[in-house]
Amino acid sequence: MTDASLETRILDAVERCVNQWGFTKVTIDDVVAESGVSRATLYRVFPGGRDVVFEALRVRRLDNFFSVLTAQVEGAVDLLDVVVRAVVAATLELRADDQLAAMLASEPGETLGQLTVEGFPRIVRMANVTLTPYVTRFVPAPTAQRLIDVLSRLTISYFLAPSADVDFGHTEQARGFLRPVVRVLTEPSAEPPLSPVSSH
Amino acid sequence: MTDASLETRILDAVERCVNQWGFTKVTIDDVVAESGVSRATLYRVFPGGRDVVFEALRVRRLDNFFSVLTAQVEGAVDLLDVVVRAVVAATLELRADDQLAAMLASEPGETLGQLTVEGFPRIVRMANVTLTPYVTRFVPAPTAQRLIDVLSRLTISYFLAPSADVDFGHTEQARGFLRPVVRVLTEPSAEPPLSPVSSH
DNA sequence: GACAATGAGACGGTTTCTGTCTTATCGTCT
DNA sequence: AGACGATAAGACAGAAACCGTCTCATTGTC
Repeated sequence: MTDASLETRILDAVERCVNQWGFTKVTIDDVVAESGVSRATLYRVFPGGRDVVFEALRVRRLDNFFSVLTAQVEGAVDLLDVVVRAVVAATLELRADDQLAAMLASEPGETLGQLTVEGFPRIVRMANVTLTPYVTRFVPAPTAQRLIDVLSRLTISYFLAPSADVDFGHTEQARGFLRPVVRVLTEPSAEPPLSPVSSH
Repeated sequence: MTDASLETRILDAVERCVNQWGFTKVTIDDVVAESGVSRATLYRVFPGGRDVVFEALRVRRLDNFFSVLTAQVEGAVDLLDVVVRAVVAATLELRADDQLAAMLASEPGETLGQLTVEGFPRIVRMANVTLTPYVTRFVPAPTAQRLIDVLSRLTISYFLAPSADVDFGHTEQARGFLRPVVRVLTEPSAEPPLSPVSSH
């Protein structure tokens, strides 16, 4: 499969370019020069050009992000453990990822928008798909989905705007914070969202 | 002097931009946005635009480089001490300066040319002007000039192309290497360059 | 209120970048 | 050897970005 190798070469080159210059400053010609692949080949592998290439890189990085996450969640023994491991691992990975950090820092307009407006739903969706199997070992599917949805939003929010009250990169703190959250969200009496509540 | 403050603001902004994106990727509009100074004001402070701004930054960085150097050389007790201190300090400063490193690494064609073709003579000249007073405390002016000239070239060369034999960032190694060099260059019998020699 | 300094941004000319296309080269298969 | 698919090299036009200049509005100071 020569195409796979080409795709990898190109995306690796894009990654190096982004590391060096930041997202907004990388041109297709930079990638061509860095990858050693010809312009024509690049457009054959990624028809659509610039946007498609960067989109492919985002997808690859997101895949990688969640494969690390699932590896961390593998050995969890109970629901809270799954949740804490996932949240902490995600937080630490986001923090350690200087490339993502650069994406966030370099161009507030463009790149932050990438994460919030476009990337946010995708991350939540992906978290749902990827982590649901691990959560449904302990709670039914609807509860799992609601749990993952809320927690992925919380994780991203606390990464983007860290709080002085709790550090999601710190396992004990995260556990203390998440314990009641998980408890509430898994209570059988939990009302469906967007519906009027009878009690009170 | 509002102009001085403006100049500083702009150059600081350029420095941040260069740190973030590398020399070749910084535009005037980036600097304008980063500095918060208007385009018109920038061109009033630096008539000539882009080239002049970057030139001013280079000058400022060179000034700063040598002010650090002279501070190091202040307390030297003999000629070899002056030389070793200067060479070691210059080498370490060059190595620690990630911005210069980025200039060297980012664009071999453009930036390395900046140092060798254009920057090199300037550094040598500046070294001469700045360090001569400290060297003439121990040897006559013509000898001092020759010494500084040779040693600044050696320093830059060993920085750009490190040798396995000697590390100019290491005081003892530098001293061992430089001792005979200094001795030879300060020998009264040293023949003037480019002239035929009578002996032998 | 006059005036100098600065910000905001429009504008034309130039350069750079993009995406497509053509041609040449290379390796492989028959 | 010759045919063929894949890739490199690069020309090209249209679009976008950038540069440097200019005008005008705003601000702060006397």
